[in-house]
Amino acid sequence: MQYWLMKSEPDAFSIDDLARVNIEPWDGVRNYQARNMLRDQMQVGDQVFFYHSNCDVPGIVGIAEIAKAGYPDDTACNPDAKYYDPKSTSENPRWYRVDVKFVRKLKRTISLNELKVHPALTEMPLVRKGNRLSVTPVASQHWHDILGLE
DNA sequence: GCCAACGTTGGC
DNA sequence: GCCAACGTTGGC
Repeated sequence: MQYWLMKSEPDAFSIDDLARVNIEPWDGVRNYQARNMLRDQMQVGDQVFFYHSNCDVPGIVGIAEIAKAGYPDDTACNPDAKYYDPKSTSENPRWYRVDVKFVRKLKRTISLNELKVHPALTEMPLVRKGNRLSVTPVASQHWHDILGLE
């Protein structure tokens, strides 16, 4: 089993939204590196840190798990969809998504600032400068270190 | 294949 | 709202 971190802007889709719907298709990812992880690596049962970005206190706010492994993101084929991509077709899909299932909220937000100053977490992609990937792998040691902060 | 221009992400 | 850091696009 692997661990991941997925970013979401709480104004668009928050951990409370996930708690309400329980399972959410994680579509709209239009970055090849992230796509490759969605398509090739994520497996049912993998654990996910749910991260709030672009908000007052960016940080990890909850835990989710992969409920369905990578499958084509057909919102790319819909001309009315926000992330429409005319180069993606249902016969030859360019973009993929997974389904994410709510597990629980953390007791408190573990802020980006805390993660940055934690000596054991300096190698985390998330805290490295300029990282913009919306999906990143989390080393199992890091996963447990972070949960220890809760 | 290079690289300037442009768009996006996301912390601050 | 600003801007640094990237990724993508397209002319050449």
